[in-house]
Amino acid sequence: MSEETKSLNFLEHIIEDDLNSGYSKEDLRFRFPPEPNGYLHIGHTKAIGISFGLGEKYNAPVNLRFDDTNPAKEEQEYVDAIKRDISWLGYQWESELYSSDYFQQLYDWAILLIKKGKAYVDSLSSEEIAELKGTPTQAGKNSPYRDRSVEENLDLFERMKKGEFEPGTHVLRAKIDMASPNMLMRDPLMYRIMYKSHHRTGDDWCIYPMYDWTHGESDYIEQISHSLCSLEFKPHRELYDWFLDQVVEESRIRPKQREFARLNLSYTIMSKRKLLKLVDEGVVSGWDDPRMPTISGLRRRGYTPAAIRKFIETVGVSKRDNVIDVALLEFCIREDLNKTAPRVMAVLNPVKLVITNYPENEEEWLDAENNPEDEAAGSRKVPFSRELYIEKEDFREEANRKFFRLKLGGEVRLKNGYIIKAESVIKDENGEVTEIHCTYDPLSRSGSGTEESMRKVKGTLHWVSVKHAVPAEVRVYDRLFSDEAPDGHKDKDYMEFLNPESLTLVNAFVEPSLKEAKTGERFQFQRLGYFNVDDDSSADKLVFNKTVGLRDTWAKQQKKG
RNA sequence: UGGCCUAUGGUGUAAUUGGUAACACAGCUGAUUUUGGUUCAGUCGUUCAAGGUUCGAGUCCUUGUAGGCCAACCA
Repeated sequence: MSEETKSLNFLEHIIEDDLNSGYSKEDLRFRFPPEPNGYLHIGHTKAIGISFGLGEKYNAPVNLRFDDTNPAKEEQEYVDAIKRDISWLGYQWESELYSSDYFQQLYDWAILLIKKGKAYVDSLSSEEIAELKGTPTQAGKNSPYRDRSVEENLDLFERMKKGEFEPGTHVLRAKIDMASPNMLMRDPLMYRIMYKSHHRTGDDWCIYPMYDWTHGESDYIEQISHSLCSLEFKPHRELYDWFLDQVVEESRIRPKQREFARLNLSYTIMSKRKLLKLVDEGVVSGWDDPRMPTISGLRRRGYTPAAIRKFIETVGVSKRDNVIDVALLEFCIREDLNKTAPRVMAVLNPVKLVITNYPENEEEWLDAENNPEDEAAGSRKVPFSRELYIEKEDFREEANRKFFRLKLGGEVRLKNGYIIKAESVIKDENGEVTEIHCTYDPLSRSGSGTEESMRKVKGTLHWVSVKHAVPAEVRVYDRLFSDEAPDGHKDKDYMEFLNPESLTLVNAFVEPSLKEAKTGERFQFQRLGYFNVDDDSSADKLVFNKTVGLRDTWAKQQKKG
């Protein structure tokens, strides 16, 4: 194996530079810090892939740290889902940690800051604080409480902790610079009063630390070397460093925050809030609806961890805003499934085909290759008989030479079976074809070795024997939004772009071997696409999800007309 | 009336750090094919603009332009 020397992304350059300037490889340590307030989506996968990927590359530990400083939004359900998803992607964290583990340490440090005159209790209302904060173009003004004595601050802060005050009456703020061009440096809040029971600490605390105060110090406690986050945190870096300055010791690792551009995918949205709305309003069946860009949605849809990881690797890392073409994601799953998914036959939109010269009660079991890409996959038997289902779209009474499928007087091969010739049709009162009558060449059976079996005919159709067909529900998905950038319009809400045809229920017929298919198993329905067995599937009712269609150059040609 | 960040084919990413733009996806053409799949061969197309430094600039400098982020007791 010739290992290609892959070029480094800018984060790897930063790490390499650190390593070259004396940083020890043993000191490398990363973290993934989700807030347990929703499910992970494909965008998070990028962040996961970056930090865990770096961990794998440098053989460095990666902590899973739940950033749980806001009990108003966070729940155990989300913690469990996040762990499940990361594990499913195939990543292993060094330690499962929680910001809430550090509440006491954070509190102690806060007192230290007060004593150093770097923090004070403000007793303004939130509106007044916002008012005095100024705007990006206008400096803020000092709070009248800014110069309280250390003693008074200590006393007030302790009483905040004891629960003597109502929410909103007091907050602890860092004393930095109300005139800073960086709004985040204008005396940011460190603590607020909140009487909410926390999913881990219960009712131990009634003051909770804010993100900025918590995050960097948590990184420091865990001795994270590189704290990687998305671009919108860039302005926070100055504050991150300021907070660190208050507590770092020379001898310990000082974490550095670096920012990368988050992932955007065409035809979808990536905001947890907006995804939650789809769930709450019943637009989708849940966080794991196969149309959702969540990891659990993609999993249920039939995506593999390998495909998702390949996708993340392929999109790369940089600092520019980007929109990845969803076609790349689809390419990645096809590439994986092409090599691994067993081929089977299923007819989604059936029309009956009768082979008039095939004996009435005969049936034969034909050999069918399970995967032409993988010889080890072996073969199976599929039943053939006089009456079959084929796809409606595979037949036309008349068609030009470009139509490789079945037409009256034309020949086609039935996959793994015989060459047939269409002779006539039966129609209903509306003129719809209800039955196609054809004849077959008994000597043309696939693999029989006869001269007739070697004959080349232009088209090959998939089919299912009527008598042996197993009914199944197939859920055919299309993109959830019809617009390339659903939340990229200033004048229109993303909900306006919902695709009414994102889910189509189809009553299909599948070959009998599928009767034993287990939940989660993935198949290629030949000539149609990749499908997997849905969680809703049961012994008496098979349910499949369409993961993704095959590349379809025929459809493209037709569109061009 | 501010601060910060980013500009490379349609999309995304790279370029030995100043040495003559490449890889993937998408598109297109053809070959192979018992999946209009796969595979194979080929093809299209790129450095935001204007100046400057230099033998030489995607890379450095200046000035513009465009886009993004920042005013939650959210993370």
